[in-house]
Amino acid sequence: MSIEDKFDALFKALGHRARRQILDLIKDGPKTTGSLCDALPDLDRCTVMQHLSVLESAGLVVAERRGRERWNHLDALPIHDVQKRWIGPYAAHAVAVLDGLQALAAPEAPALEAADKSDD
Amino acid sequence: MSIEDKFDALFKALGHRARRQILDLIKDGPKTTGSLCDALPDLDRCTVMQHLSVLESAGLVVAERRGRERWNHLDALPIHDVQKRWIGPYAAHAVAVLDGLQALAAPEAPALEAADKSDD
DNA sequence: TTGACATGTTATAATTTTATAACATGATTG
DNA sequence: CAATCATGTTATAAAATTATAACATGTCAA
Repeated sequence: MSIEDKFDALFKALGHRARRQILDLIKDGPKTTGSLCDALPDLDRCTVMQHLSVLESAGLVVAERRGRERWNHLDALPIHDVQKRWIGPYAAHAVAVLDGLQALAAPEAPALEAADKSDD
Repeated sequence: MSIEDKFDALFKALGHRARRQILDLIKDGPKTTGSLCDALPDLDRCTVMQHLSVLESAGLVVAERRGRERWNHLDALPIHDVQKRWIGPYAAHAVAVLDGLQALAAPEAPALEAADKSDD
Protein backbone atom coordinates (compact mmCIF):
# COMPACT_ATOMS: atom_id res chain seq x y z
CA MET A 1 0.00 0.00 0.00
CA SER A 2 1.53 3.28 -1.13
CA ILE A 3 1.66 6.41 0.95
CA GLU A 4 -1.05 7.96 -1.22
CA ASP A 5 -3.27 4.93 -0.66
CA LYS A 6 -2.76 5.51 3.05
CA PHE A 7 -3.79 9.16 2.83
CA ASP A 8 -6.76 8.22 0.64
CA ALA A 9 -7.92 5.72 3.26
CA LEU A 10 -7.35 8.19 6.07
CA PHE A 11 -9.23 11.11 4.58
CA LYS A 12 -12.03 8.84 3.42
CA ALA A 13 -12.27 7.38 6.90
CA LEU A 14 -12.58 10.89 8.31
CA GLY A 15 -15.08 11.83 5.60
CA HIS A 16 -18.15 10.40 7.33
CA ARG A 17 -19.60 12.03 10.43
CA ALA A 18 -20.51 8.73 12.04
CA ARG A 19 -16.87 7.67 11.91
CA ARG A 20 -15.70 10.98 13.33
CA GLN A 21 -18.29 10.53 16.08
CA ILE A 22 -16.81 7.13 16.83
CA LEU A 23 -13.35 8.65 17.12
CA ASP A 24 -14.69 11.21 19.57
CA LEU A 25 -16.35 8.43 21.54
CA ILE A 26 -13.12 6.48 21.99
CA LYS A 27 -10.71 9.37 22.37
CA ASP A 28 -10.71 9.18 26.17
CA GLY A 29 -10.43 5.42 26.26
CA PRO A 30 -11.50 2.27 24.40
CA LYS A 31 -15.13 1.24 24.10
CA THR A 32 -16.84 -2.00 23.16
CA THR A 33 -18.66 -2.28 19.86
CA GLY A 34 -21.89 -2.67 21.79
CA SER A 35 -21.50 0.54 23.71
CA LEU A 36 -20.65 2.36 20.48
CA CYS A 37 -23.88 1.03 18.98
CA ASP A 38 -25.77 2.30 22.03
CA ALA A 39 -24.19 5.71 21.53
CA LEU A 40 -25.21 5.76 17.86
CA PRO A 41 -28.89 4.75 17.99
CA ASP A 42 -29.60 6.00 14.47
CA LEU A 43 -27.25 3.45 12.97
CA ASP A 44 -27.76 -0.25 12.55
CA ARG A 45 -25.25 -2.42 14.41
CA CYS A 46 -23.92 -3.76 11.11
CA THR A 47 -23.42 -0.24 9.86
CA VAL A 48 -21.45 0.65 12.98
CA MET A 49 -19.29 -2.43 12.44
CA GLN A 50 -18.68 -1.47 8.83
CA HIS A 51 -17.63 2.00 9.93
CA LEU A 52 -15.32 0.42 12.51
CA SER A 53 -13.71 -1.71 9.84
CA VAL A 54 -13.17 1.36 7.66
CA LEU A 55 -11.50 3.06 10.61
CA GLU A 56 -9.44 -0.05 11.28
CA SER A 57 -8.30 -0.25 7.65
CA ALA A 58 -7.20 3.37 7.89
CA GLY A 59 -5.21 2.48 11.01
CA LEU A 60 -7.25 4.79 13.22
CA VAL A 61 -8.83 2.07 15.34
CA VAL A 62 -7.13 -0.95 16.86
CA ALA A 63 -9.37 -3.74 18.07
CA GLU A 64 -8.62 -5.81 21.12
CA ARG A 65 -10.66 -8.95 21.70
CA ARG A 66 -11.47 -9.65 25.33
CA GLY A 67 -13.80 -12.58 25.91
CA ARG A 68 -16.89 -11.97 23.89
CA GLU A 69 -16.30 -8.26 23.73
CA ARG A 70 -14.34 -6.19 21.27
CA TRP A 71 -12.65 -3.14 22.68
CA ASN A 72 -11.99 -0.45 20.10
CA HIS A 73 -8.93 1.68 20.77
CA LEU A 74 -8.02 4.96 19.08
CA ASP A 75 -4.69 5.19 17.32
CA ALA A 76 -4.20 8.80 16.29
CA LEU A 77 -0.72 8.33 14.81
CA PRO A 78 -1.96 8.35 11.20
CA ILE A 79 -3.60 11.69 11.94
CA HIS A 80 -0.24 13.00 13.04
CA ASP A 81 1.17 11.98 9.65
CA VAL A 82 -1.68 13.65 7.79
CA GLN A 83 -1.14 16.78 9.81
CA LYS A 84 2.52 16.83 8.92
CA ARG A 85 2.12 16.29 5.18
CA TRP A 86 -1.18 18.00 4.39
CA ILE A 87 -3.20 19.79 7.00
CA GLY A 88 -0.39 21.62 8.76
CA PRO A 89 1.21 23.12 5.65
CA TYR A 90 -2.13 24.10 4.12
CA ALA A 91 -3.41 25.58 7.36
CA ALA A 92 -0.20 27.63 7.43
CA HIS A 93 -0.96 28.69 3.87
CA ALA A 94 -4.36 29.95 4.99
CA VAL A 95 -2.83 31.94 7.83
CA ALA A 96 -0.17 33.37 5.53
CA VAL A 97 -2.82 34.54 3.08
CA LEU A 98 -4.75 36.19 5.89
CA ASP A 99 -1.54 37.91 6.93
CA GLY A 100 -1.04 39.18 3.38
CA LEU A 101 2.02 37.02 2.84
CA GLN A 102 0.36 35.11 0.01
CA ALA A 103 3.43 35.18 -2.22
CA LEU A 104 5.49 33.04 0.14
CA ALA A 105 2.71 30.81 1.33
CA ALA A 106 3.90 27.55 -0.20
CA PRO A 107 2.30 24.72 1.80
CA GLU A 108 5.09 22.22 1.07
CA ALA A 109 7.74 23.96 3.17
CA PRO A 110 7.42 25.66 6.56
CA ALA A 111 8.51 28.90 4.92
CA LEU A 112 6.96 31.22 7.46
CA GLU A 113 9.13 31.01 10.56
CA ALA A 114 12.18 29.93 8.57
CA ALA A 115 12.30 33.06 6.42
CA ASP A 116 15.64 34.10 7.95
CA LYS A 117 17.35 30.91 6.85
CA SER A 118 18.60 31.94 3.42
CA ASP A 119 20.22 28.78 2.01
CA ASP A 120 18.31 26.47 -0.37
CA MET B 1 -25.36 23.23 5.32
CA SER B 2 -24.35 22.19 8.85
CA ILE B 3 -20.84 22.25 10.18
CA GLU B 4 -20.70 18.45 9.96
CA ASP B 5 -21.77 18.61 6.32
CA LYS B 6 -18.88 21.00 5.80
CA PHE B 7 -16.37 18.65 7.41
CA ASP B 8 -17.82 15.72 5.45
CA ALA B 9 -17.33 17.62 2.20
CA LEU B 10 -13.85 18.71 3.20
CA PHE B 11 -12.52 15.32 4.18
CA LYS B 12 -14.17 13.69 1.18
CA ALA B 13 -12.60 16.31 -1.08
CA LEU B 14 -9.20 15.49 0.41
CA GLY B 15 -9.88 11.76 0.11
CA HIS B 16 -8.88 11.41 -3.54
CA ARG B 17 -5.24 11.67 -4.57
CA ALA B 18 -6.06 13.47 -7.81
CA ARG B 19 -7.74 16.24 -5.83
CA ARG B 20 -4.82 16.50 -3.43
CA GLN B 21 -2.54 16.68 -6.47
CA ILE B 22 -4.62 19.55 -7.79
CA LEU B 23 -4.25 21.39 -4.50
CA ASP B 24 -0.49 20.94 -4.67
CA LEU B 25 -0.54 22.23 -8.23
CA ILE B 26 -2.29 25.46 -7.31
CA LYS B 27 -0.69 26.08 -3.93
CA ASP B 28 1.89 28.51 -5.34
CA GLY B 29 -0.62 30.34 -7.49
CA PRO B 30 -3.76 29.80 -9.57
CA LYS B 31 -3.76 27.66 -12.70
CA THR B 32 -6.16 27.32 -15.58
CA THR B 33 -8.25 24.20 -15.94
CA GLY B 34 -6.37 23.40 -19.12
CA SER B 35 -2.96 23.50 -17.50
CA LEU B 36 -4.25 21.29 -14.71
CA CYS B 37 -5.43 18.79 -17.31
CA ASP B 38 -1.97 18.89 -18.88
CA ALA B 39 -0.44 18.18 -15.48
CA LEU B 40 -2.77 15.21 -14.94
CA PRO B 41 -2.46 13.30 -18.22
CA ASP B 42 -3.96 10.10 -16.77
CA LEU B 43 -7.28 11.80 -16.18
CA ASP B 44 -9.91 12.78 -18.68
CA ARG B 45 -10.61 16.50 -18.87
CA CYS B 46 -14.17 15.90 -17.65
CA THR B 47 -12.85 13.99 -14.69
CA VAL B 48 -10.53 16.84 -13.79
CA MET B 49 -13.46 19.23 -13.99
CA GLN B 50 -15.54 17.00 -11.73
CA HIS B 51 -12.71 16.92 -9.23
CA LEU B 52 -12.49 20.70 -9.43
CA SER B 53 -16.18 21.02 -8.72
CA VAL B 54 -15.83 18.73 -5.70
CA LEU B 55 -13.00 20.94 -4.45
CA GLU B 56 -15.10 24.02 -5.14
CA SER B 57 -18.08 22.61 -3.23
CA ALA B 58 -15.78 21.97 -0.30
CA GLY B 59 -14.64 25.58 -0.49
CA LEU B 60 -11.04 24.64 -1.26
CA VAL B 61 -10.97 26.05 -4.76
CA VAL B 62 -12.29 29.39 -5.93
CA ALA B 63 -12.72 29.84 -9.66
CA GLU B 64 -12.12 33.08 -11.43
CA ARG B 65 -13.29 33.42 -15.00
CA ARG B 66 -10.98 35.44 -17.27
CA GLY B 67 -11.98 35.50 -20.90
CA ARG B 68 -12.28 31.91 -22.02
CA GLU B 69 -10.04 30.65 -19.25
CA ARG B 70 -10.90 29.57 -15.77
CA TRP B 71 -8.28 30.28 -13.13
CA ASN B 72 -8.49 27.98 -10.15
CA HIS B 73 -7.34 29.52 -6.88
CA LEU B 74 -6.58 27.69 -3.66
CA ASP B 75 -8.49 28.70 -0.55
CA ALA B 76 -6.96 26.86 2.38
CA LEU B 77 -9.15 28.44 5.05
CA PRO B 78 -11.40 25.37 5.41
CA ILE B 79 -8.27 23.34 6.06
CA HIS B 80 -7.45 25.70 8.89
CA ASP B 81 -10.86 24.96 10.38
CA VAL B 82 -10.39 21.22 10.04
CA GLN B 83 -7.02 21.50 11.67
CA LYS B 84 -8.51 23.37 14.60
CA ARG B 85 -11.41 21.01 15.24
CA TRP B 86 -10.04 17.61 14.23
CA ILE B 87 -6.51 17.15 13.03
CA GLY B 88 -4.72 19.32 15.57
CA PRO B 89 -6.32 17.80 18.67
CA TYR B 90 -5.96 14.24 17.42
CA ALA B 91 -2.37 14.77 16.34
CA ALA B 92 -1.73 16.07 19.86
CA HIS B 93 -3.38 12.93 21.18
CA ALA B 94 -0.93 10.82 19.18
CA VAL B 95 2.04 12.74 20.53
CA ALA B 96 0.71 12.47 24.08
CA VAL B 97 0.38 8.70 23.73
CA LEU B 98 3.94 8.49 22.43
CA ASP B 99 5.04 10.52 25.44
CA GLY B 100 3.27 8.12 27.76
CA LEU B 101 0.66 10.66 28.78
CA GLN B 102 -2.18 8.62 27.35
CA ALA B 103 -4.48 9.17 30.33
CA LEU B 104 -4.76 12.89 29.76
CA ALA B 105 -4.67 12.83 25.99
CA ALA B 106 -8.20 14.04 25.31
CA PRO B 107 -8.29 15.44 21.75
CA GLU B 108 -11.13 17.88 22.43
CA ALA B 109 -9.16 20.14 24.75
CA PRO B 110 -5.53 21.31 24.51
CA ALA B 111 -4.86 19.52 27.79
CA LEU B 112 -1.14 19.09 27.30
CA GLU B 113 0.42 22.47 27.85
CA ALA B 114 -2.45 23.60 30.07
CA ALA B 115 -1.96 20.83 32.63
CA ASP B 116 -1.04 23.36 35.33
CA LYS B 117 -4.37 25.14 34.99
CA SER B 118 -6.42 23.18 37.55
CA ASP B 119 -9.94 24.59 37.16
CA ASP B 120 -12.56 22.84 35.00
C1' DT C 1 -25.24 -27.81 29.02
C1' DT C 2 -28.54 -24.55 27.61
C1' DG C 3 -29.87 -20.05 26.60
C1' DA C 4 -28.83 -15.35 26.24
C1' DC C 5 -25.38 -12.25 24.70
C1' DA C 6 -21.66 -9.78 22.02
C1' DT C 7 -19.77 -9.98 17.99
C1' DG C 8 -18.64 -11.74 13.14
C1' DT C 9 -19.88 -13.05 8.22
C1' DT C 10 -22.17 -13.04 3.84
C1' DA C 11 -25.30 -11.18 0.80
C1' DT C 12 -27.80 -7.46 -1.15
C1' DA C 13 -30.26 -3.07 -2.13
C1' DA C 14 -29.78 1.86 -2.41
C1' DT C 15 -26.90 5.63 -2.96
C1' DT C 16 -22.81 8.12 -4.17
C1' DT C 17 -18.55 8.69 -6.59
C1' DT C 18 -15.58 8.31 -10.52
C1' DA C 19 -14.64 8.26 -15.31
C1' DT C 20 -16.20 9.10 -20.17
C1' DA C 21 -18.79 10.45 -24.15
C1' DA C 22 -21.30 13.63 -26.82
C1' DC C 23 -22.69 17.93 -27.49
C1' DA C 24 -22.93 23.18 -26.35
C1' DT C 25 -21.26 27.92 -25.32
C1' DG C 26 -18.60 31.85 -25.47
C1' DA C 27 -13.98 33.92 -26.44
C1' DT C 28 -10.00 34.67 -29.24
C1' DT C 29 -7.70 34.96 -33.61
C1' DG C 30 -6.67 34.90 -38.29
C1' DC D 1 -16.98 36.21 -39.83
C1' DA D 2 -15.31 31.51 -39.51
C1' DA D 3 -12.31 28.34 -37.26
C1' DT D 4 -10.21 27.13 -33.23
C1' DC D 5 -9.80 26.98 -28.44
C1' DA D 6 -10.99 26.68 -23.43
C1' DT D 7 -14.45 25.52 -20.89
C1' DG D 8 -19.31 24.05 -19.56
C1' DT D 9 -23.40 20.76 -19.58
C1' DT D 10 -25.95 16.54 -19.75
C1' DA D 11 -26.11 11.78 -19.80
C1' DT D 12 -24.42 7.37 -18.60
C1' DA D 13 -21.65 3.31 -17.29
C1' DA D 14 -18.67 1.35 -13.83
C1' DA D 15 -17.11 1.17 -9.27
C1' DA D 16 -17.25 2.13 -4.39
C1' DT D 17 -19.78 3.29 -0.24
C1' DT D 18 -23.55 2.98 2.99
C1' DA D 19 -27.22 0.66 5.26
C1' DT D 20 -29.73 -3.73 6.33
C1' DA D 21 -31.06 -8.48 6.67
C1' DA D 22 -30.22 -13.15 7.73
C1' DC D 23 -27.47 -16.30 9.59
C1' DA D 24 -23.09 -17.96 12.26
C1' DT D 25 -19.65 -18.18 16.01
C1' DG D 26 -17.77 -18.12 20.39
C1' DT D 27 -18.47 -16.65 25.39
C1' DC D 28 -20.55 -16.25 29.74
C1' DA D 29 -23.61 -17.51 33.41
C1' DA D 30 -27.25 -20.04 35.58
